[in-house]
Amino acid sequence: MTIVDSIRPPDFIRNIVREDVRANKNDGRVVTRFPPEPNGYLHIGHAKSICINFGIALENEGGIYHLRFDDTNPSKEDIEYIESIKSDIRWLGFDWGKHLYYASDYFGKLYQYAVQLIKDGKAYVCSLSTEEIRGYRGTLTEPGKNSPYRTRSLEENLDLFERMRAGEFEDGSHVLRAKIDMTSPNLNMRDPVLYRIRHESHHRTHDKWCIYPTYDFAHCLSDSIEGITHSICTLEFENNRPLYDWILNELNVDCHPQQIEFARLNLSYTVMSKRKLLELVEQGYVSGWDDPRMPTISGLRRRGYTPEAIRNFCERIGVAKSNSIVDIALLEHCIREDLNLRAPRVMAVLYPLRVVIDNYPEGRVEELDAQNNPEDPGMGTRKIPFSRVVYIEQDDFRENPPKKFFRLAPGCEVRLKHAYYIKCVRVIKDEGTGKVIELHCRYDPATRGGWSSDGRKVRGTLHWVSAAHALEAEVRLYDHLFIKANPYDVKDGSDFKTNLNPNSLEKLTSCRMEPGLAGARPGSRYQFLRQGYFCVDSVDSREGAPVFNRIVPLRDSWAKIEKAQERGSFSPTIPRSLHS
RNA sequence: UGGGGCGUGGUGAAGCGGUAACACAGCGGACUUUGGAUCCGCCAUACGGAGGUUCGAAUCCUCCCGCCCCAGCCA
Repeated sequence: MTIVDSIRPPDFIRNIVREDVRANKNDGRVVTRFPPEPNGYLHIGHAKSICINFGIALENEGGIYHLRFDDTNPSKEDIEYIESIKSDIRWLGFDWGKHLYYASDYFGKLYQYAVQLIKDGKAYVCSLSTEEIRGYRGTLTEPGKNSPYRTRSLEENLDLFERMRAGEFEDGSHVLRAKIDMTSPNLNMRDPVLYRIRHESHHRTHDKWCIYPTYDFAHCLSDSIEGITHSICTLEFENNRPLYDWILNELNVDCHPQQIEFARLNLSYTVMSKRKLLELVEQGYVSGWDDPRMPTISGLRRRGYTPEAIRNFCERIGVAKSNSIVDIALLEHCIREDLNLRAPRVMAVLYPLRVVIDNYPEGRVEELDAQNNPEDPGMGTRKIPFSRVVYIEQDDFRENPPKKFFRLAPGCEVRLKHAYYIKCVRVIKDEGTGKVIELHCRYDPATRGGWSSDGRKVRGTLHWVSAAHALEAEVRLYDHLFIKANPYDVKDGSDFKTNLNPNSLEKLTSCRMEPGLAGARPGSRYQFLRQGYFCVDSVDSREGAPVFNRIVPLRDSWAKIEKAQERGSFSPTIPRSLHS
């Protein structure tokens, strides 16, 4: 699958771009950008934005996309984030080539633009305190009042701004403000701050500057400087668009990009704000930004998600302006769909139950052929050892099988995948607990490979592992991070963290698997037959001792049947007469 | 309450005046050496509500209701 491989359904942004190209606006050029602030790790919501921005550029002949770090606030940003963001985007499959930019590279130009605004009488240095500015701003329903500094002379403004830059003033003592309209119903237009003093070292410009432009001033001008044609961002910036346009208009720049807003991604059973994710990391609810339960790109990668699946997901969710919560089942569907075709099948027993095959010769070992992927015969076969004692899944045996239970039970016959039919002849239980600890079975030598020539019907097929040859390994089972589809659905004033799923991680340390898995490379993905897709953890695996992360379980229709049966038996019996 | 947005099935989402795509989920069934996959079928007389315009409205108009965003020298 390539990045631009399918006809995307039209969305309102692509419609705008297509119409612009058709009308030869911007000489038919399409230049987009993804502008992260390096203050955290990228998550799947950012992947949506990347796919939209970069995807649109890729879909248009000659289209270009930029990666620009919006690094205008030194107190929150860090070089570590820059590196993680770059590697995450590369991993997703996008190459920005030479188009890597930083807003901080434009600080000089931005300063000049600010000076021009002052000279044009469109900006002034305001010496009100933060609190005073807030007070003068008014409220949602009341207009603001002009700052007493609004009428400073050009000369004084120029002098003060120059001295702000020179470091003569303390943080917070002055700001540069746009002179717009303190009575505007749009609060963003009530003389917004353009520059603030911050005596802080910047991760790239170091100590060259002690005044930094705000988002509103830097963003539109950075877009303009880079010749961006379509500046695509999320809905919360809609209120900022008039300011975006005001600044570019007043400065009379050649390039005036069009800002277009779309709804950010929300996923059920997780949170998607950098602040909240940071909180989970810092307070130890997860092991880090790359914890496999996190919706971060690095978390999904470690979990075992593929870039293809994530891109496909971003395509399928669509682009619109209504706030919504996408069902995480769609993401899970995307990874299953991808891995179904590509992941080699392998057998692993998560909760082992010992099975002795009484009539199988002691000491004998057979090498059986197993298909690596029935979806793709080209992936070949492998040999797996079979012997007298094997492990099967505890769930695959029931002493008193319910209806439609097609697995092993006393007297029942099942197929061991790729091996033989076996029939359970004896159940051994722990005398104290009554728990089933071992099964004795008999096999049919005539069913080697799992076939019988007499047309016998065997509905159940179990996965298994030869006890004497098994690799013992750790498996980590992940579930949704939160117990509620909407984690913010909490009682009174309590925190979203009260909805954290206490069972989102289950570590199994004595799983038994095919010996061949001892050499599984970190990052490689497998389907554990009948269970799910798993990925070798790239952090905790050791040579010969892989640790497996469950990416996603296989769909389980037996679980549904069983649940339905439980519902049936527990629901109160209502007399028929009451129904009519 | 001022301003800006948004409201289509369980969840996303097409539709742009001509009689509700698609996907996920769900539910049936076929097939099956993964109760996986695959395949078939079902799933909005209905588009937040009420009026109006029109031969005809989810699409146009009016009013109402609900949800989201904005009072950082965050982005």
